[in-house]
Amino acid sequence: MKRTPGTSGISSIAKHLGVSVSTVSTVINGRGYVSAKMRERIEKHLREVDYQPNYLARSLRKRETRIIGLIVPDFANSFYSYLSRGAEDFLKSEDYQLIVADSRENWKRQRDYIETFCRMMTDGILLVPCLATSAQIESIPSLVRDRPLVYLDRSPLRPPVDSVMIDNVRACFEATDHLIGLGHSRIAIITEPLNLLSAADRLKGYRRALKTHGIKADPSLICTGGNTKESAFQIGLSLLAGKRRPTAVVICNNQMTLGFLAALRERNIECPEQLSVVGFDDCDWSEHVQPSLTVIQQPALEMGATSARILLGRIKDKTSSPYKTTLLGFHLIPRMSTAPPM
Amino acid sequence: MKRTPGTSGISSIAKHLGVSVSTVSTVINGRGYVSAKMRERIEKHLREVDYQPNYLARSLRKRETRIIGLIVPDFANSFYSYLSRGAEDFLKSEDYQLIVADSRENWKRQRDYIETFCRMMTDGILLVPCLATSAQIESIPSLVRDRPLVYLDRSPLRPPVDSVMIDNVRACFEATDHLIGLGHSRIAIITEPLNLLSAADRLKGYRRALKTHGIKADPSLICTGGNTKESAFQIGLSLLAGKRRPTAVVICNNQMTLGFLAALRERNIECPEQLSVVGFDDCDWSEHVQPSLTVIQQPALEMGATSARILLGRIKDKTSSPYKTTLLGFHLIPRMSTAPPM
DNA sequence: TTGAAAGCGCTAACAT
DNA sequence: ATGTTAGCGCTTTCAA
Repeated sequence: MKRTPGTSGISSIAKHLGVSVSTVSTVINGRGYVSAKMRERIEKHLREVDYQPNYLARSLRKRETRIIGLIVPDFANSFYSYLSRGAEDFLKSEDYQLIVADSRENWKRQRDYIETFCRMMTDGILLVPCLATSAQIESIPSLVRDRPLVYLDRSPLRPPVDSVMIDNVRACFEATDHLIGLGHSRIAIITEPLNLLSAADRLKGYRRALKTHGIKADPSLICTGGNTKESAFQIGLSLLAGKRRPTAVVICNNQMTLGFLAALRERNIECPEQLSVVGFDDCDWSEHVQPSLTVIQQPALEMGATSARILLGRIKDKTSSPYKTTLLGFHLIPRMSTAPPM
Repeated sequence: MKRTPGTSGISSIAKHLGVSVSTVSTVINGRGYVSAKMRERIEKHLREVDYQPNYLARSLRKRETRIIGLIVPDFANSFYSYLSRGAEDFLKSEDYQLIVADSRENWKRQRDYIETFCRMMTDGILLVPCLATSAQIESIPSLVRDRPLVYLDRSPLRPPVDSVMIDNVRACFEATDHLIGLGHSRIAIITEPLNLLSAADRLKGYRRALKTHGIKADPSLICTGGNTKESAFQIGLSLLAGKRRPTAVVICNNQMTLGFLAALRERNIECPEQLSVVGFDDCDWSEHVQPSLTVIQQPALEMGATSARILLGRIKDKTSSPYKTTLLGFHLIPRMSTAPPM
């Protein structure tokens, strides 16, 4: 592929105008010292040819792309859409660009994306870690090399990385407490895999609430699933088949909630008459399902924005201050799916 | 920023091994003619330092990024998540990478993203055009310059661009026909803005179905909204207030359906007993809302994949064959929201 | 089979 | 105030 040198971009503009490339570059970047008439002349021509800088070249030279990569486990889950929206808005205001990828809860995809983002020279990575073995999870920091990294929403246990999430212990405490307050005592919980800090914390909050009210935890009511609709559907089926059925259940993610509702329907159990449900995440359909759902609402936008802010902080200030976990607030939104037991 | 030349990347590896950069490059890219022992030696070292190529540099040199940009109007709408998933899977198999952006139905955001993608040197753009004036829409091709572009899901009227969507005329014909078959004749439609080809086509299908069955279209039953929950909620409220209320309604997008259901609840109208509803798009919540929804299911994955395939075709073969519109199939999924009129 | 060198489009240090 | 130039990390002729 042979082409005459300087046939496009700044240099062709410089040539056309009979000025130097550095002068043109200076004008483009609004840096100092070019005379008013010169600036005017160049800007005019820039406009005429509708010049667009080549970010590849610029980034290569500046060793900075101003691009942040975000990897989430399921983009069809609107919680993650809002997460990303929050991050994007914040980043845009700081003149950074967000690109997103969907690991689909698959370790290999996630690893590939991390690698791709590194090769693309993104300046930092926001990661909602997908389900994985503890060994895999521990290998993540080495995959990103020295690139700034922030975990959000989920995090492995004791991560050597900044992370931001809600206070899951308190959130699940509150969910359980809400049910107890209504008069329930046989309360089940359906959790995500427990090597996720967030899942472990939610279970901890559940236990703490029971304990606080002097209720003994029944191991048969503690169900750890995958984190899919299907998984929760199966769990629901067997949970609802037992002779001593729970009168209430807290479900730790929105997709699982959908699966559990399907199980209720399958078993012909009325909610909330026969069984109360509190879920996690307030989705656009949460108040439209039957019955409308009592949920713990996580601040998705804020979570995205906060994690992005922390990431940019790391990017700008490379001095390694200790990693910290930022906990955000949440709200319990009471709707029709919770009621006193019969 | 002064740094000793060749301190990272291929050249440092070449230096370390005492070979030339071109030899290293040849090995990395698996191109021809390097001796087995040489190749082995280089590969070993590559592995040792866990070499990752700098895509910025490569792309700059090759004038190709192998990145495709996708812009959708609402990522929280799971239809678009699946669209993107379909595109991504196909692209991955062709060794391309997808990056996505959310225009949030905002023309300026969309324009900015198109510009950003161009500056980032994406090799092509997949666009679900956001709502905009016809003048704005017509300006899109000039924004992308000579970059290959494909519209999907939506398209302006008679686009000078490739596009792929379902046969919206037939889809809405079928939705309406389904209702007529159940015995309805006062059937309303809630559409998206009509300067979208897809919206105009759906209305056309509706009219055609009525006509086919000898039913006169009632203008007061044809409601053109924005395309939001709120818009449909308002429309629903007034539609349901009239003295001669429709007995059925077809709603042209999933968010609007959610809004309309809220209006039904507000007015205390039972679905399907007092009014039947058919919506568009089969979302993860479609069968979980009250009542479960009869919908036109669009093949989101296939739409994403097909549009990506067409785009790659344009990228590989620059000869300008005429632009064409690809129509995909769809399915009507009957559920509980449609029933014979009282 | 290997190496030297040009150049992708841009920025910035260093002249002038 | 403007210009010259080196070099970001890579690919690809072309020469050896």
